[in-house]
Amino acid sequence: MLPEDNILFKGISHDDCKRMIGCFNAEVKKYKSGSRIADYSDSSDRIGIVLSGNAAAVRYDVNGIRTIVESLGEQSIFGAYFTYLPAARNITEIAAETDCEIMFVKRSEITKRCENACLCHSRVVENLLGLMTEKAVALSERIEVLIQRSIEDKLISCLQIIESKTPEGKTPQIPFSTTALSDYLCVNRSALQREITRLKNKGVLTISKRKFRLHHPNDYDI
Amino acid sequence: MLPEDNILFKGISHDDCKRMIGCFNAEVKKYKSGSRIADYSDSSDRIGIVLSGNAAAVRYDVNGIRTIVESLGEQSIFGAYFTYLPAARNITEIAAETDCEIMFVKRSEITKRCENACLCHSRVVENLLGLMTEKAVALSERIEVLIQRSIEDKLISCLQIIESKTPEGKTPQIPFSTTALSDYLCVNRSALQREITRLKNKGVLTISKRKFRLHHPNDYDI
DNA sequence: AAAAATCTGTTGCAATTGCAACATAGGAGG
DNA sequence: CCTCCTATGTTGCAATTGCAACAGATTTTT
Repeated sequence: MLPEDNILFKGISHDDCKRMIGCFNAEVKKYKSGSRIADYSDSSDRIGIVLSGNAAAVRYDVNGIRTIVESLGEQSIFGAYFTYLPAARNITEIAAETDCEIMFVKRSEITKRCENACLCHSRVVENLLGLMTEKAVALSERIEVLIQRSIEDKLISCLQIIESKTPEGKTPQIPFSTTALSDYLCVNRSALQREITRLKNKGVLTISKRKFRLHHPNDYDI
Repeated sequence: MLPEDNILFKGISHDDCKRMIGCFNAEVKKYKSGSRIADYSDSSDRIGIVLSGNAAAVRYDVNGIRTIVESLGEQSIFGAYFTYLPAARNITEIAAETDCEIMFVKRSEITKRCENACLCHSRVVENLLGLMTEKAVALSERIEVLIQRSIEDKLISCLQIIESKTPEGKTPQIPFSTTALSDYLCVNRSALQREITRLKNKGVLTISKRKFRLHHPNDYDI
């Protein structure tokens, strides 16, 4: 993907884009699935934007237990500057879940009033505002899942969010393996498995591979 | 607080502010401690900014269990548009924890290209970008606490974040009662109490009222 | 095609957490 | 000053979750 097709430069002409990419010192890098995109050793104001592929903010605790802190799909942004994890900095890293293209820009480059006074500068700031809004939405969804008190509620809440984002007619699909899902829900894998089996037996849930369907017995309650 | 002293209008002259407040249809409202500022029945793109006081996004589940979804201090922003809680909309509300002043603006009013072509328009967008960044930081901190697997880890992680934001020389202070803290950590109150007592006995933690101090036995490990 | 690695699904047992009940302390308001 | 209401602190018991171990399935590598 060309950087000028990127959401950050949406609504800006091709020529202006080229000029701005220079002005911003933006760079695009490719990463193989499984490789490390960034760790939090640099506390710069560098922003990463996922142009293609999937990445995740991941961390292992002292017992080797993995936590998927944040799942980063296309157009997700990340950076130490606005994902301030005081004690956690040094142990959290951004890893490529699939092959990825990432664009890096310094936030200060975008916010600054450049001497070239790019006319489209403010458009970029607006685009970044849009990305930040989506970031906040994603983080809020993450919180929505994590505040649930039981594994069952975490799981259902997570599946409902996925369901609500699935286009009409398509079957909702979990973007993780069950093992990864447990790292995302921050619960033990076998305990999660137990709940999934229980919900299947209760008839609330159908799962085959990663595709699923939630049956809402309360639909007629209203 | 005058709306023109507000962070959203930072760096903009007094006269321009007045003009923009009209242009944006911004309004400031006051709320008594304990009153409801908003619920998610309106799904408009209205943004609320806390000018003074403290508020919180709060919710009760079917069993009457309270969860503090998000704590909103001064300069925090909130809104249905970027706190998208699919199933949760109808049960989450914004409540005033202390007396509050809240400014409301529609996001589209800020993003739109107004006919008056306010010169300082782009400055407001940049300010909003700053607020959104802080929002993302706050949400990430919230996640940092919630991804911890045990009550002990949730508590310590929360206290460390508070500690890291406490000015040098001052004693760190929990912004909640213990009961409210348990609603924030999403754990049972007496279980939390048990952990606090345990940590006090272990000598890791000193608490008197809301002031606390964490003792780090591992400081010399490095 | 075989071997290795990883994921899924299950289960018994242990540890943690939730819950209810109670006693005490502290604060707000009459 | 007394009363009411809410927060704190404690505990025994119940429920949930974590953990380890294992068997089978699936995927990846050689």
